[in-house]
Amino acid sequence: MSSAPKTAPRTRYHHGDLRNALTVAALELAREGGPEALVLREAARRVGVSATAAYRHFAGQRDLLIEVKNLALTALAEALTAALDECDPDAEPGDLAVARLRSAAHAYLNFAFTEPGLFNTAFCHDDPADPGFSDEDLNYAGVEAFVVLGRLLDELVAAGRMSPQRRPNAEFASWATVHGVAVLFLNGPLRHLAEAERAAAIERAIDVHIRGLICDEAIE
Amino acid sequence: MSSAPKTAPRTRYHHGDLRNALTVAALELAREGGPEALVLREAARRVGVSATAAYRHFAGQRDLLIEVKNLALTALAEALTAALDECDPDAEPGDLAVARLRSAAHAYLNFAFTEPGLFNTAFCHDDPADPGFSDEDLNYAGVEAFVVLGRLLDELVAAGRMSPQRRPNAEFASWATVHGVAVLFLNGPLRHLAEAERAAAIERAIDVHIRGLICDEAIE
DNA sequence: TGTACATCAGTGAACGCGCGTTCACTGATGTAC
DNA sequence: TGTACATCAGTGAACGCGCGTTCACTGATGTAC
Repeated sequence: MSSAPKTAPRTRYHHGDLRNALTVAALELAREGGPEALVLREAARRVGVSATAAYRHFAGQRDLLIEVKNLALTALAEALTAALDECDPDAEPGDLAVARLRSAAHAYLNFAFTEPGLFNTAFCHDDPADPGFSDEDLNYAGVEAFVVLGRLLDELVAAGRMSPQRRPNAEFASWATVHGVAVLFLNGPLRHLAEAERAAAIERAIDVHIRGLICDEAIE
Repeated sequence: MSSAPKTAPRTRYHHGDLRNALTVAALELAREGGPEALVLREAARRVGVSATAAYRHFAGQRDLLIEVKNLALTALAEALTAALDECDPDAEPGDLAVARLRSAAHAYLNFAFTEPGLFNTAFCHDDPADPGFSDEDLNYAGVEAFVVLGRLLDELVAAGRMSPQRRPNAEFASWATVHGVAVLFLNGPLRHLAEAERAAAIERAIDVHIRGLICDEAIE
């Protein structure tokens, strides 16, 4: 993920570390204005280098976008895992599992609302109808947050709060709920709702969802 | 919503019904390629008219986009209400309410997957940081689907399947779930998932959600 | 019924925009001898 | 240690693109007299 100075800072190149500098500038652009704002020429401008120079390090704009997108996805995953550590580890295992899941949901939404540019970049389209990936992309690799979510649901089962036969595909349900809230309030028709109403809506959505995961009644 | 021939077909204008023709062409563009494909010049081209002519009927491209966006939202709402009529009205009221909610969820997703261009247009950004709407937009008017959803949840309460004190804000939870699934599978990282896996994920998500609405156990 | 005129839907050429990308180049660096 | 040379990071001008929009215009229509 970019040629960061891993061992010692380099000084032998003309710029020193252009690839990295461009990545950082592009990340900043994405943070400020989402994926549409990630303009190769502007990133070069900010670094103080000609636009052409970027082509020594990236195949093109798309390449740069993908790099930043991956960084944004990583940042999201990190925000999630960081939130998990804030739960009281001495709680009853079932309660802990639920608390961690709830905590992750809030972290996901918090990331979306405090870093809308990065969030939108993380989930933006690349490859519009571009074949060549299609097969490799099948495993949602890189979406580390998804893996984290899976583990949380496993914990829920292990702690006896979710019946094992309900475990399959549950991560899709969780992800959809939280992602839907984010998108609806960030870019969608609910984007102008007042802060308080939004908070209430979020709380309710998470509550309904967790209830749905845990509840084992026969319905309908 | 467009100057459609409501009483009699007009023949006295040069084109006859340009505004309508442009709207239809633009709608078709949106259907084919989403909001980015809604290009004013191309709509004019398809109608066989100069691009300038469009400015006799629309303030500009954004105006045309908003018109089409509203049509797409209406189409979505119609798909939802149409699906409701397919539920057996003689079922036990509680079962009926649940069946109608489930049916609406499927209709929402079906619309998203069969008309991705329209779906994305319905929920696309207009007014990027444009003040002037902000206050009027607070009521998610025009999003008729949201109103339909609210009624379905009321039915659930009326039929005794959802406790009244859980009713507030429940529509946000429902909408988020279904919208999240749509976005994740349509544009998001899950867009290349196989048909069967997608169907299973959808089923599971809806199931968890409805369970969460209905279930009245104490949790945590 | 016929003519003069105002109206206004539609024309076509042109503009500016900023992008991504290519081209032939320059000039600093590290290395072989 | 000194020189010749290959390497390759970075330059700056230029291209094509297609868009949204403006401009002064044209030409058909409906209406007043």
